[in-house]
Amino acid sequence: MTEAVEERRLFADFLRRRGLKTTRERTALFEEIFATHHHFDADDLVVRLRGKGKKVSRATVYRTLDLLYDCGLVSRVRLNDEKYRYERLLVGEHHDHLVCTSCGAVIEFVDPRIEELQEAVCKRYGFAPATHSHQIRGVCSDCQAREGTSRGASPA
Amino acid sequence: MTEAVEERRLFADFLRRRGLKTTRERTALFEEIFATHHHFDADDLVVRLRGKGKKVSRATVYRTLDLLYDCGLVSRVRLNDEKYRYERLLVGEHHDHLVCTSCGAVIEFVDPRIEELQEAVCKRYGFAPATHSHQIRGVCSDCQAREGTSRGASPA
DNA sequence: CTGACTGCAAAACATTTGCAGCATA
DNA sequence: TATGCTGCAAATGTTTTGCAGTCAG
Repeated sequence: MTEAVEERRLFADFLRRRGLKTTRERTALFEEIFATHHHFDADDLVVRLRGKGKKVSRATVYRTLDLLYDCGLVSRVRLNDEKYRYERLLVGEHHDHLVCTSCGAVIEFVDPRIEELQEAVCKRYGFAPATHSHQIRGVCSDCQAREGTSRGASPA
Repeated sequence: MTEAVEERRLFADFLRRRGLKTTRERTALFEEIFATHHHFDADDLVVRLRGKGKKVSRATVYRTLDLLYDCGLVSRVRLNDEKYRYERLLVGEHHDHLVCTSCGAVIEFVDPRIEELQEAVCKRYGFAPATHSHQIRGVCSDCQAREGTSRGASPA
């Protein structure tokens, strides 16, 4: 088993809350997904599990990925090609920032899709990424309200 | 006609360089695409052109979009759903940076998909973006080569 | 004239869905 | 024991491709 304790509980709670069942297949898929950091597609899971003697149908894989996606445990992206790419999402992962130039407020945001596209950019240039910083400056919703709806800030 | 003068020339040159022909269909598609800023899918183009009495088959639309994509005049993205979304790309649009921590080299990159996702993030928070800065730090391909293939930099 | 282009219809592919039997709570 | 679940195979929807006729250079 992996050490993704918090995530496992999150999934269990999610299922319970929705009146869904914790089946052998769902558990196997969860464990397989949280066993690595890498991106994968639906078929990868079928193959990986089959390799371990656990049989799961493609249909179930898709259905389970939908659940994990719904409860925020995996990201689902169309990289730029044919099929969906998935990635497990740990609770409390890295985030970027929205910075308000008016009141200085900082809003944290995460967008796994942006992260992925960054990786794609790096790949395109043969660049080995170590860290990144990504800030968007503008006016937060509170300040917009305070200042009336005037001052239409236009995107960069 | 649009005022996308430079882009039109770019496309013409691209075709010439590849020994391809400037056909009625390709011209019509180019003009239609550069007539607006909006995203569209392959079918939108078929419909829009048909509405103007110009008939183009879906196959030709896909084939032409591939050409425009190859010469950098349109971006092609799977937003996060079913089909490809396209967007015209003007020459000289904004870019972000890859910064090499080893030799200090700066590589400019543009990724309209990242820009889009940024806007989506802002919308999500009711944030009015003005500017952004986005830098990825790591090791450029030259330095990687210079240092041997060791030092596996792991993404942030 | 020639080689590239187009439209059509069929093919290819990933994902979704209906259904009958199975397993979890 | 009752629902929800699974696997299968068929369906769906987008993009691609083979082919025969057409057109740009």
